[in-house]
Amino acid sequence: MQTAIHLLSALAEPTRLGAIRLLWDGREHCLCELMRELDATQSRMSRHMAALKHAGLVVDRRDAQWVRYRRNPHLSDNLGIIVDAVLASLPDAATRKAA
Amino acid sequence: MQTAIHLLSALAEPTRLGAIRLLWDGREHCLCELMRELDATQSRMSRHMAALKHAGLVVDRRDAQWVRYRRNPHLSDNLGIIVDAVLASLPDAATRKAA
DNA sequence: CTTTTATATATGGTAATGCGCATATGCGGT
DNA sequence: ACCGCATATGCGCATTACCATATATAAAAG
Repeated sequence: MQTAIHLLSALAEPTRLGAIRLLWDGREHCLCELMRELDATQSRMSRHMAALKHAGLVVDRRDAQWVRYRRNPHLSDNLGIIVDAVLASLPDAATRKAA
Repeated sequence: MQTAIHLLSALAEPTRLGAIRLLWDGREHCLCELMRELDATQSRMSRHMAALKHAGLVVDRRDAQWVRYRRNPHLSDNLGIIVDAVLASLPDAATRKAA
């Protein structure tokens, strides 16, 4: 129960949900890229990513100056299904790039 | 996006999630029953149910002194799938009655 | 060793959330 | 009309969440 609550709280914030959407392409993204895409300030983005990491949704890796975030490959199936369902519910406009 | 966030916030609270779990049996439950099952005070339970109603997850109906709550039958498929996935992730202990 | 770029964190302010308590309201029974 | 049960709501408080600003850390480059 506690686990599900933590996951839901982590997802229930626009910037964090946006980050999950971007990271769910399976690739790595550095903080600076997420900042740009989601139009977030540096400290905001950093804190939100720390929250997602703490919730076990993502993992990070130092690469020179950058910190690369990616989907946690060991995320349990139960929880992965929730994330997928949430992302599937988002309007396409959220998925398409501003372009 | 806004819709998903509202749903997630509504679910991200133990008493509310517990109520959803109980109501997802498809039947009606009065507030007093939910209070008892979830060990919540009257005002707490009432407010949480108001939140779930506002989020569109449940509907209510006056029946004499009681207010009967039930799953919103017009909940969109996208959102219903999320709720189902969340409930499926809960440990069995949460689903089984205290007996 | 200083500068630049990327990221994290400390600080302090504001707003949102959840709660208990008290009170109000709705409804049936007497 | 009054009482009692079920539910809703006003109020104040405590906790938490989110934010911007400023500063600290880390790594690469010159």
